[in-house]
Amino acid sequence: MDKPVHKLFLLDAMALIYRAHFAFIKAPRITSKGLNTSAVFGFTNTLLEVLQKEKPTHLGVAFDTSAPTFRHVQFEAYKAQRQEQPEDITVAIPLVKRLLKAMCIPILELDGYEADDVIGTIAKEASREGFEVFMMTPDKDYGQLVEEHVYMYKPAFLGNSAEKLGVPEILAKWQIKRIDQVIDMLGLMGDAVDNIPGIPGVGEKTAQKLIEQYDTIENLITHADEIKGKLGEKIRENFDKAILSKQLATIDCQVPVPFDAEDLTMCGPNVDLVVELFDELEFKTLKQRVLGISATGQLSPVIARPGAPAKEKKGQLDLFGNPTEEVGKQPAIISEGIADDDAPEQAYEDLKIPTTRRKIDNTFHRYHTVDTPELMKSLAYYLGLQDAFCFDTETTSLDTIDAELVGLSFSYLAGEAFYIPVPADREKALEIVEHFRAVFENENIEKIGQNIKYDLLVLKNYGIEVHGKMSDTMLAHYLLEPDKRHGMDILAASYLNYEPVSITTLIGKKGVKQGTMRDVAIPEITQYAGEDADITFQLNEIFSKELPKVNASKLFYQVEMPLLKVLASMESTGVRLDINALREMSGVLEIDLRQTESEIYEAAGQSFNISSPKQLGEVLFEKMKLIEKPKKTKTGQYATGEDILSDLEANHVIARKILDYRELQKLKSTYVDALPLLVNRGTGRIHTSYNQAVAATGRLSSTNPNLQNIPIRTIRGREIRKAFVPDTDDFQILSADYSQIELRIMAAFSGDTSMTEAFNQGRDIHATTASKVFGVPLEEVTSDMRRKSKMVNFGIIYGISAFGLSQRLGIPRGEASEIIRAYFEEFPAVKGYMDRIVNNAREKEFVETILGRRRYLPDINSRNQTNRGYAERNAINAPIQGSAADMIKVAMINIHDWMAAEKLKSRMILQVHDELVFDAHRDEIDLLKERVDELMRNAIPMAVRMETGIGVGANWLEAH
DNA sequence: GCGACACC
DNA sequence: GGTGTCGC
Repeated sequence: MDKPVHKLFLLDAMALIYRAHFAFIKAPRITSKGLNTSAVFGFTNTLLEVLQKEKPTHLGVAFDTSAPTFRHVQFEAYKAQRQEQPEDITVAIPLVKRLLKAMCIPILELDGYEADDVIGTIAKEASREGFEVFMMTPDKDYGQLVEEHVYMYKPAFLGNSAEKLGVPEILAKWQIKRIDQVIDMLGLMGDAVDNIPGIPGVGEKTAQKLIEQYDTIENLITHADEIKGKLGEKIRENFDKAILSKQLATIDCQVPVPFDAEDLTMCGPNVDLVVELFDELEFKTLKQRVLGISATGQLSPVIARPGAPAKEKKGQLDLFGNPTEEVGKQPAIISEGIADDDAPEQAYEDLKIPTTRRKIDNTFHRYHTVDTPELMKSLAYYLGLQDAFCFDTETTSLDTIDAELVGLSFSYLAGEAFYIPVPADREKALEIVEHFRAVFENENIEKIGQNIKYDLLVLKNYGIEVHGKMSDTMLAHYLLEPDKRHGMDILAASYLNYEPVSITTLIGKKGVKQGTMRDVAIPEITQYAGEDADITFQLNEIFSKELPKVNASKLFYQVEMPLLKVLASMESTGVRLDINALREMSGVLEIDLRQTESEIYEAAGQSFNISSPKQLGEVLFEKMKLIEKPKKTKTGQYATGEDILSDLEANHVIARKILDYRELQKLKSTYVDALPLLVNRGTGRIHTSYNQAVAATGRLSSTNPNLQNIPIRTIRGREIRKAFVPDTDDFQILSADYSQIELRIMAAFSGDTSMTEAFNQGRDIHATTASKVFGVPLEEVTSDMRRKSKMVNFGIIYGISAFGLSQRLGIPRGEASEIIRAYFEEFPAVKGYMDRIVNNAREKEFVETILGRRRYLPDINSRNQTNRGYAERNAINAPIQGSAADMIKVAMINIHDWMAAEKLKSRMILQVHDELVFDAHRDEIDLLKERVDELMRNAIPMAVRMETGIGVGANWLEAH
């Protein structure tokens, strides 16, 4: 029994249109209105002919798109010769598409791919599924795609009848042994039509001889010196052109087009539309013919699906049987005539979670190595045409200051990326980077990246200042899901169902044995780096649509993105550290530490490791039995925290000494000894790294080292700040901090009149609070009352609980409750605000800051009291802490912009949540004081007056 | 991973 | 309430 034969015809629209146009060039068909219809006419004839004669069961017509492709990129060097597309053809294309839509014939096109790529991909897949495939084109390049069940179909032309070419015919035609040699032939001969250069002077005959003898271009090149005479010379001179030509001639059969036989059927022509078009084009005989065809039903039973409903696109499978993810996120793949014009766009969230995770091996991609000056120029040219591109740097180190560039990757189209290897030699590296300077510095091209600040800093070390709008996927996700993690691997998994190549498979596990990116072979690193850029590009497509949905676009593009550049600049500037001062301190601390240590041993009657909480607990509570019922931590150890030891101070001298020991130890190990090691050898300065995407409230954090927790509370601790010094004698340290920023925001949000008044009149807020809470006149407030009120004020911001306050103040729970009760009685608006925001959060399950930065609090409706309480405190604290963060971020951007515009010598060097620190040139100090104060106070207008305190000094301590 | 402690 | 680092 014969299986019914499925005959698939794939038409190369562009080639057929061109051929038709030139066929009639001497006697073009012109309508009465002057429209040249040669191309449409020729195409239509061919189409109808194939429908009638071949009766395909399935068909599709492929078009090129105007989006640039890599082949264009490679082409660029040769493109000069290419002629402009004739206007008649430009006009013909939409008419042909209209015809196809009217006939309900599937149109195949995909941005970034040419018709031959699309046809090649579908042809191979269809043949695997049992189709007989005919690729209808006059273009000889298609020979390379022919295989069992896949044929070239050359349409009838100028008296020649149509030709079907299978494998034997192609081999005979080219006089080659294998089909894959078609591209070697094309690579050698070149192809004038497609602007493939080939080797000059090599035509079909020579190419045949060479391929017969050497089999492939690659092998020919390795034996090029064996070839004598002019030919050998030509080959040796132009081998790169031959390789490039071979690449150019190769049709890509890995296009992300899902093959679905049902997509390649006709849904039934709309005769009215066809007739209307033919009337317009004045195709009289064709009109008769098409009416005849449809009237006799010759057309519809063959390939039509009469009355078949428009197929819904969801749940489509890709070539590998995996659901095509994020329908509507990728470029439209198949526009199936009219039927598909209104295919539903599906939101990401609605998709079922597929069970198989996509990886590089089972996902379409084109990652190219770009390693010649010509290709780099071409790529740069094409990057220059984009509105936006994604880029990523591969380096030898995570530390931006001494990271050496290993490579650059770019992507501006989902699924495609380019990797440029950069050599270790700095001169050569600079030469390569130079190709991309113009696109990086182009103000009008948006730059997309994952943690782009890192890449900006790396490029800065190669003299490139990246300009233009930024879009950082890490920060976008930070605004979308501030509590989640924002690593690329996690984002790829949750938004693209994709698992990127892990870095460990390339350079090994973390540790001394871990290699660097420099050691990875170029093909592997191309895949890895290309994937990074590609995935980031795709994530950005999703996030840029998600951000407006949560009203975060403004915050993203006007705060976080500009801030990223400010932070990059601060990090790269760094802070000067007085290492000698720290060395001296280290010596003193060491002596005191040894002294304290021996005193502790003496008091304890034994020596032990004081730094081990476990040993310390055993000594204090088992041997010395300082407390009857010692507290334990959740892991069962004795608790020896500061609060507990403080309580013991009265009992035994050892407690005080242990606290002293701890302080000295902390200062020495965390600051005095650690900081000098982090001074960069090159700059002689210390370069912290600001993380813009960790604190769920919107604050920054600082690492390597953390310069946001340099001691200030104790006398000995704050000495460390003396080591933070200005650049030269011409500079001083200037520090500007917001006074009570969070309490002021609380006052503004709650609208509490007495609190607002206190601020607006410049009164001592803690003393004022004390006078109200304890019911005494302001002048009778004691220092203890003020201290307690200060704690209450802090507690309010943190979403107070009586328990928390009693802990902080070291007072009984009852007393704490009483203070809170009194507080809320005096500041009823504050209580009202707290209740309001919690209720609001219960309903929406998120809270937001003044700039709309959200924090999601699903636990606010939890039945678990602990979790719910935590969420409630967050509901109160996050908008306040976060709004303060918003405010200083805006201030930083404005200050940075102003300083740049004024071309000041001074630099902003540190941010510590409510404080900005500057390395201030002496000539600019007065100006800075005035403008920084103004820009900080007015960053975001509020109902409550903002105030700053500004100080200047020879070091950070003196500046306070 | 935890406890302790530095900062806002 | 939010962080990061140290030493065990």
